[in-house]
Amino acid sequence: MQDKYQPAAIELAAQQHWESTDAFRVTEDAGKPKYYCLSMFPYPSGKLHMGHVRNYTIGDVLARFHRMRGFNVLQPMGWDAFGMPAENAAIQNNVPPAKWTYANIEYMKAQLKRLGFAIDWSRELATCTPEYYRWEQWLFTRLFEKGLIYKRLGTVNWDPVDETVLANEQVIDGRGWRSGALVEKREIPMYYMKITAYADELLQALDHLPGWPEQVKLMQKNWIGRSEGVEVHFPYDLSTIGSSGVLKVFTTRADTLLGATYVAVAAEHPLAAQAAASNPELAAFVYECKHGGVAEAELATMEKKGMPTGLRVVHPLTGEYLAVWVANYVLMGYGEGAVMAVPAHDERDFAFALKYRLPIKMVVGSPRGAYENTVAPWVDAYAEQGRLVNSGKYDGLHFQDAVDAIAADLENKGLGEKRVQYRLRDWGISRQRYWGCPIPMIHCGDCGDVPVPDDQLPVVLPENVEITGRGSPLAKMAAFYDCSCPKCGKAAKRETDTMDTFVESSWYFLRYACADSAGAMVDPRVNYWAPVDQYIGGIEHAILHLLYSRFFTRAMRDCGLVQASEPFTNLLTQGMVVAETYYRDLDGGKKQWINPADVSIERDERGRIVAATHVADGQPVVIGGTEKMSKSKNNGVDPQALIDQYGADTARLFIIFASPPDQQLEWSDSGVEGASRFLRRVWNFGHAFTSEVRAALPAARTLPSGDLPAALAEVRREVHTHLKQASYDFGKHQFNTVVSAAMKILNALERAPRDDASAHAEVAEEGLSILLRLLSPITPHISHALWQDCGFGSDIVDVKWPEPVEAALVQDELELVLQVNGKLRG
RNA sequence: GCCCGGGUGGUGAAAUCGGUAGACACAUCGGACUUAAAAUCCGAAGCCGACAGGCGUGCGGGUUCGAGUCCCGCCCCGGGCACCA
Repeated sequence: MQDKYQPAAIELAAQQHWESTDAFRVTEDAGKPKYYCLSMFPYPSGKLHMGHVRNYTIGDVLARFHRMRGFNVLQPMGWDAFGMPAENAAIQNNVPPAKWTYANIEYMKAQLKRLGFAIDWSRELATCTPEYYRWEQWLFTRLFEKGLIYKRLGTVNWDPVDETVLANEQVIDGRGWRSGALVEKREIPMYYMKITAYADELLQALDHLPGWPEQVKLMQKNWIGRSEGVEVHFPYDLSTIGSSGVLKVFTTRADTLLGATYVAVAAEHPLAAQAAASNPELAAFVYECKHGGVAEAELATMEKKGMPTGLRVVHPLTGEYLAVWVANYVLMGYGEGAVMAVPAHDERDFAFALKYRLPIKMVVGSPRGAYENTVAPWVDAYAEQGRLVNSGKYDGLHFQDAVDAIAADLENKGLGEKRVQYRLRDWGISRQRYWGCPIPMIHCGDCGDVPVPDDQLPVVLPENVEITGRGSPLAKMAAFYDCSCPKCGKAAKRETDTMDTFVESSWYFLRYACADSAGAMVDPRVNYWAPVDQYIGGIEHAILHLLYSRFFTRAMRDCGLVQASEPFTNLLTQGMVVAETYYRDLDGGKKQWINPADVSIERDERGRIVAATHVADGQPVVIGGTEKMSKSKNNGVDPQALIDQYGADTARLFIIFASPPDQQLEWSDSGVEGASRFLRRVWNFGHAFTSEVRAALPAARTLPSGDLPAALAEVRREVHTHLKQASYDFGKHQFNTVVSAAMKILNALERAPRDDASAHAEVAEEGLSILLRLLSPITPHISHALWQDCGFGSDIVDVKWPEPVEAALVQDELELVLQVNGKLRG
């Protein structure tokens, strides 16, 4: 055994041991409870970042902990390998996306192995391989045939200079990131997944997910956004519109219908187009509305503008004429692309009516009589529910009665009905990009859109292409798109769009159960492992990825592929990793961001930071505040340097100790030093035990009932109290306080009096055994090495989790506190 | 703009059901050991104040014998907003 703690050597030895015993390979075992522990798979961006290390450390701690509790644990790993960064790298470095991606996978896999994660690598998958995406294409054709995938127009960001579609991320202040051109909205045909068909089920099932954070369930609930309301039909005014028809709007406030003074439609609405045809000024406004991106945050924060169309519709109850306006805040993609405006009781309509001097008619009296007329400035009370006024026969009715009465009258007239509406929209999956899964469709002049038959799958993505950043390369490759129609055999054109990369990540967790299955998307093994027992990943995925996965699991269930409806039983959303930023001001208002590794800190006598200087030139830099680690702020700390210098166990320990898993983690060099020091102390204690203490162990053990000297009994009591706390905290996923408990145990053991050598040896042996087991999910290498060296066993991975013994011996501090509290209350 | 979180010493944090705020660490200061340094060990410390004492969980109110914890109103920071992954 080494005298000094040398992590590199013991970590390599432990990893080789686990590799040679195939320790983490699992098969279906009906004799044990299964525990499927999954961390969100990484995008192979180049090298691991601190967020990955944190994510997979948390997952590994849970996986190893449950293995010690007797579970059959599956922890797989794979690669979310399609996406835009590969194309950007291709443009910048002239490397094909496939080559770049596979090189990154190779490098990052080695990094993961170096961290000692208990992963079953036999199940590894990469979404960019035909073996994976052929099943995605196969499912696509099934869902298309079931009507769960359909085609319609969708709105995208169009860069008119590069003549390419931009992601929202690529639109900066309304301009294309490369060309700088003003971005326009453009409508193109796209495929959509009918997630709204599952809206109600996805919403209801949230109530049966006790293992999910309330916060995430609430976000999903609001995202799905079920609202009960009334669809109101405003008949067209023949004299201005020139044809018969109705303008449909949806409202949750049908009680205010008598207060509607105008209607507003989106710029893309057919009525707007009709009016613009004979009105150049309006046409210019409609064109102006096309400028800018499609992101909701952009639309919601822009200045509200509108213009009258000169068209009118008829109020369905009063018969009055209402003007039709075009407004930039009405979204074509939500509801009917038209709203009724009730300025007296809606804040946005109120502002709009004041700006354009439109009539305001109050129809709800305050239940408290707080206001008589709606006058500027807006107060929130205007939108409160109350009794109707100025509404003829409906006067005096309260909200629900008014809605019921008005809906009934509309229905009698055939001009509306009660309806449920969701905020959730169908999922547009078409991308005009190269590095993604090809959509398996063929367009035939005679037969229309025809799915690629099973025997022609997969539609393989060609890997030898030139990426220019202008349009999709597939659309320029005749060899790819020229094909014949599977139905009639005539010349046809293959779809050149690829799928949203969220599609791949919506089912990878099911494929892990049977990653070697060559004949089917999933096989019956999936029903042993699914659902995932514990899913761990960033809070930034709280809505989209998790909702799409919940939808996909149900769609696959309804295709008879899997029994589970919910993919993830328990969810742990980890916080971000943040670090201090430093910069210098450059000419022209720009900032030069300086990596924390290149900055030296000055402190005052209390330890407060007073100044920072650049290591290279000793000149001062500005302290910019704590932000998420990112390339743009150059505040990322490379985990590789940390592993090289301190070893995997220290990296894992620091990350687990610095913050509870669901909160943000602040990077700190000195915190790493502290973690490293603690492991050295653990090593030294284990070393002293093997070389000196063990010799004093009595032949016949007296623990647990033996009468120890009082001070040693106290040490033992402390160890078990902290162990109890640690076990409790494990259940709550408060791993940072588990580490605190381990530190307290070591403190107690180090201070144990040694005057009674054999009694001390017994307490030390028990304490060390507990400490190593308690730490082994977090720092498996050092625990494994000491476990062997101290003669406890040959491998720690299957050793049982320690249980605190002799309840009577362990004075429960909580009980004590409650007793004291009781006295105070009494 | 909308939805969801968070805010406790110089720093990361702890406080389990409303009951001793700051456990455990980092940083700092002091000491031991050392020719010296590193490493290690011991000790001090929320803030203001010489002391007495006072003030302290983002700010302002409230409930309670008692509030970091519950309620109301603000401020600031972060995540998401459907084509970043």
